[in-house]
Amino acid sequence: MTSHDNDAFKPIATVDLAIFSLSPAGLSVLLVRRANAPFSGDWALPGGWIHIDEDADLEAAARRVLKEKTGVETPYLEQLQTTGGRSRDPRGWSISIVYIALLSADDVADRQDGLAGEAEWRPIEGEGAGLSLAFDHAVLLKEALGRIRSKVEYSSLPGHLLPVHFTLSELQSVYETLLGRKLDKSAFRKRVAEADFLEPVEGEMRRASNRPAQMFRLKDAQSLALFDRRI
Amino acid sequence: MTSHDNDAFKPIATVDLAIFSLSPAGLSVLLVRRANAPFSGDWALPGGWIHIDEDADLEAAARRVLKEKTGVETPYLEQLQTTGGRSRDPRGWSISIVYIALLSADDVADRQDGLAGEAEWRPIEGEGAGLSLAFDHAVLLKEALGRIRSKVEYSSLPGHLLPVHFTLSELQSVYETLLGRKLDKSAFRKRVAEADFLEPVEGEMRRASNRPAQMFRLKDAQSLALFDRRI
DNA sequence: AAGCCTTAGTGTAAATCTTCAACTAAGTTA
DNA sequence: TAACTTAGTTGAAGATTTACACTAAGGCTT
Repeated sequence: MTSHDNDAFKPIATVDLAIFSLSPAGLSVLLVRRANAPFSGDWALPGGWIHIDEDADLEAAARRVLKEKTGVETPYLEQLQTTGGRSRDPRGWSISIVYIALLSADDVADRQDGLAGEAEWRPIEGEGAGLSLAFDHAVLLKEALGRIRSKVEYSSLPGHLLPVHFTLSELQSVYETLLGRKLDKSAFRKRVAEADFLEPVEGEMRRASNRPAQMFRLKDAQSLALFDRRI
Repeated sequence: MTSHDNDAFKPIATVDLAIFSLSPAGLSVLLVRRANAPFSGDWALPGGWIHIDEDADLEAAARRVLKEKTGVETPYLEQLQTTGGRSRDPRGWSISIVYIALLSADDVADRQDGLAGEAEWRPIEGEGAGLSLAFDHAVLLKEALGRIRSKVEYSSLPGHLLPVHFTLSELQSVYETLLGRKLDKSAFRKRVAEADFLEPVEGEMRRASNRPAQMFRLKDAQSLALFDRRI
């Protein structure tokens, strides 16, 4: 770097999280109500400043914020993008490192009574474009939704919205909800087998259906398997 | 954000660029020799602090650094990821927003004589893992290479390593170089037609080959077309 | 000027992949 | 015990992809 670089400043830097879960009606996103200015009282994606005293790195910061807001420690977490500029925060030039986190309905249920009006799971309607949020969080949310909808078509991402153990029918249902269309059962199972991202849970069947269904879990709870061909 | 957030600090923040071009031998990456500590004298990816007085946003910062180092104003630019932590820079907790830029051989040729030992195009050998660079730039470079190698399989990314006008054979050659294998000509042309990311340059044929070849250009120099099925 | 050569561009049959309807299986419910 | 519902599997038909072989268009050599 040239000596000229030394007069560059340090921007405001936060991590922000688009935290999603799935209900039968579709995706919901966790929103929090801002307590402090700017945008006091407005809904926003959860986030926070990086704590240099306790955060070893960005992912640690994201996971700390995630746990604070949801109580969940190690759900699927993916960096979406970093946005930054002089116009997004009245306090000054700011950067936001944005993550996507995926929680299961079980994760959400465990936390529901702790929200008390300062946070809520907001169902996503349509493309998710109608929301008004603090900062540029509505844009970030839209980007996150685009990423999710895209990755549903070619990866195992939907598996991360299910509890640790699930049936193939439950997984297919998640894909169908996110894709917005029905999938053929045998074609779906063929594709899942080909992508090889599940393993059966030995000896565990779910008897909720009329025929007991084999339970499965993701082989890796922190990564995605990619399909050779888009659904 | 809670009041607790207010004692978070502002980290060192830079943009860093993995700038690639292609020669017949394969990819090369632009490295610069650091003039100042830390890592003075070491090779690094080009980068720099964000200039709040002139950079409206992160992409503007990245493009400013890119133009400084290469003279090229609007090549393909894609945000790779943001890395950050307390251990990557001796000066303190730091963040780097990392971009990939793709230049054509023409872009590189225009600038070759300006490098004068403080910068060089370093050919990528093998997986690109053997390099020792300042900071964690070797890791970032490896991530960037992984991204490129992945996107070659399912997108129009290789088109961005060519001059504005090129032939289908030239494009195929780029794919083959990056994939490391030969492709069937008719299958390749069929796939390219299907993906619909090129347009013929009216009336322009390249006579370098024995049969004049139709010239093409990318429909959009700043985005990628994605394939339905991996190559 | 003609023939040869090399590369560009295209056609199509064979091979492969995907879809999806229909079947069998395993339980629960009535 | 039969009926019903869901899980799991099979295989034929249809769709897609591959890749060889062909035609075309020029430049080069004789």
